[in-house]
Amino acid sequence: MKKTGDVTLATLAEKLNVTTTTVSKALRDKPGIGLEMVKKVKDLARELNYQPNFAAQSLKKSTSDSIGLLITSDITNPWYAQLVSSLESELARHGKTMILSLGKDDYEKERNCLEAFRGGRVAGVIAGPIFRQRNLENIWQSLNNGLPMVVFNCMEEMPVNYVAIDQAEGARLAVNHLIEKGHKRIGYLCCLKGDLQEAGKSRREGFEQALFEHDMPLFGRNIITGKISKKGGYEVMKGLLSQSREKLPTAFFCHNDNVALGAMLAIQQAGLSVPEDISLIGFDDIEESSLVSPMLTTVGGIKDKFAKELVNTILDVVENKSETNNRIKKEIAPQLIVRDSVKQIN
Amino acid sequence: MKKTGDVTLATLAEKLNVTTTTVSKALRDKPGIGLEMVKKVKDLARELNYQPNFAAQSLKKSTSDSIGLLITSDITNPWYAQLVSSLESELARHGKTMILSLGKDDYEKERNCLEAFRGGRVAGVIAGPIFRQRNLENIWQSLNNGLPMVVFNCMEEMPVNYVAIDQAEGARLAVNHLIEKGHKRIGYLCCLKGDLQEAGKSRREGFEQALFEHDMPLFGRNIITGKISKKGGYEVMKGLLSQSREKLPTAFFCHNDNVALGAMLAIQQAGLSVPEDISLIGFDDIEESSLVSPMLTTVGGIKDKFAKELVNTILDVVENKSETNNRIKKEIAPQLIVRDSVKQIN
DNA sequence: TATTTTTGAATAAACGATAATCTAAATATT
DNA sequence: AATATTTAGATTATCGTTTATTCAAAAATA
Repeated sequence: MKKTGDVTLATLAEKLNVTTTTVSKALRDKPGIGLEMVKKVKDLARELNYQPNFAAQSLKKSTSDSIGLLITSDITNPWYAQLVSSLESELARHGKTMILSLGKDDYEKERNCLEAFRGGRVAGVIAGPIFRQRNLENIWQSLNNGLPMVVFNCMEEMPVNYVAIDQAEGARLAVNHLIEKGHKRIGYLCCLKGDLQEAGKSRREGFEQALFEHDMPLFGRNIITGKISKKGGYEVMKGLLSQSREKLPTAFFCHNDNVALGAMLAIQQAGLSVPEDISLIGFDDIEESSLVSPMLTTVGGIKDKFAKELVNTILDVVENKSETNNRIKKEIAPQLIVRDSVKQIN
Repeated sequence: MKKTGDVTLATLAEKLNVTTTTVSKALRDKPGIGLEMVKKVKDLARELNYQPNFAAQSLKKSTSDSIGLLITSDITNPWYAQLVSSLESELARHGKTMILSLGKDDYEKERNCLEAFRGGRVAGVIAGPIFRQRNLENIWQSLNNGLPMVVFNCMEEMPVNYVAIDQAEGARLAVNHLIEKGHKRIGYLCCLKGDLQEAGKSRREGFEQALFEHDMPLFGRNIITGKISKKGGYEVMKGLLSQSREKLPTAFFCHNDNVALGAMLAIQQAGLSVPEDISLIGFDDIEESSLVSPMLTTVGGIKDKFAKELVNTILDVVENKSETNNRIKKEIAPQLIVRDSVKQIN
């Protein structure tokens, strides 16, 4: 009833009349085994299709080749799908296996995952964007237990290794672009209502900061509350357009491309045009943004860079735990990708 | 340098002056341990934040609570992202952990994943859509080694457990709809060039079969070759529209929603209208299809059902290996989702 | 009181791989 | 030739759990 097909080191050892030590060493080219012995062992291993038992290996070496990935947000969001894909490639390239857990925006689930990862199943954890306040305790638990960890897009101010997009820089790029194009009334679409502490806070803060740096007025009603998704962007924009259009911003910095794409749809369905009537700028640069018409101006250019940085960081920490006390903090600067969704105003 | 925080059964046992046997049994409510002993053990375990060592457990029990998931296609495709998400939920609901590997349409990678899964790391594997011919040998290896496995959307005719969408039924629904709406020239967009054996073959076959059942003519040039993606749909349709539009089909059954959406974009950019000039019908029912204008008529309604069926199947096989000889074969019937992208012709 | 049954826990043996230690033969050194 | 050093392996112990078996004391029976 075993899964491994019953071929163990012992199987090989017996057939060759040697000990398991010899076989083990031969297979891994450790010194102290004769040349022809090594060949005999390897040949037999191939012949019998030997696969080392993963559990035994990690028990003995008290480490594992798996890295846990906890994505708290919806993986259906193309940005995260892309991230997962890149992370998997990058981990595989380093001979690591990925264990994916999805938080589904449920902090209970998030907590369970974090706990499970502490059973020695993984060598380290990449997680984000975490519910900061509620799961802070668990993060601490994990860290105190010596579980290497790096978070992304969250908890910048906490003492945890982290990699993040430089949200402020991204927002600045977008706002600068809008201002250069002559826009005077700039809105933000959408921020989550209520909980300003959650993920995305810093992107919105970056937006406000950028306006502030330009002495631009910030109207309360220009920060639009809504669900962060294509549907959210669609519905919110639909609502905005049904009201008086007098004081509407001439341009919106959208929380992400999905929101922008939803908004664009709503604008077009209302018989208006992007960018003629309303300019839009997104964030993420998902594939769709360059397929839609007009093509969406956005902030991005990160993709693989982000995944690579995350993987490098976690592997650094895993392999070199001594320096765990020095916290790693990396910010990746995004780029402005100018396309056709922003109009020049005079 | 351990990850588990050094709290093992032995730690608990020592503090309580009992043996690890007692602690182990107490924690898992096995018979033979006194009531107050059980309480003492559990309290201490909680206090010290004991986490059972995963590797030790699975080594001893020679099974694991992980299920391997091999997605060979691009997870950036919303349908697969959705599937992964649903599978993760469903597996978590059964207390299982998901190990995700991505094949990235690279059969070498696919093979490596399949091999890695045989190290006892997982209790079973869900995989699809596999490169049939090239990796057939590996599938066999795995099966022969007793690794429970279920594949999806591929290898219908091979002796492997599998769950699939009833492609033929889906195609039939779509074609029937088109015919009922009066269409006489129906095209297929897009199939992969060359390799008819790969995934998607049966969808296209279903299409041809459905036409056949209706005594509809099948013109070779109506089966359009192209990349199966939004971009692919876009480019192929752009190409079609640049040629003589005389004999162009009045309606296209698209391989999936992404292709349809890309095609729609191309049609609209050419100044034409869906469905007035060309009707489209998709397959998958991804979120975007109901947000786009016109909303896309498509075949779907599967989503969670599919994931549930896959998980049930693999767990059945894992827990009840005795019946491994009886091959499980399930087909899930999709539904037609009528929206606005198909025009009535008289 | 002597004997059997029950209860609660200890002992010991795995699971498969690996690292540290040790042995015997072969080779090298002086 | 006598000793020192390599070489190619075998022994043994261990990682943290689980489980079959054994054992002692307490409770129940005769």
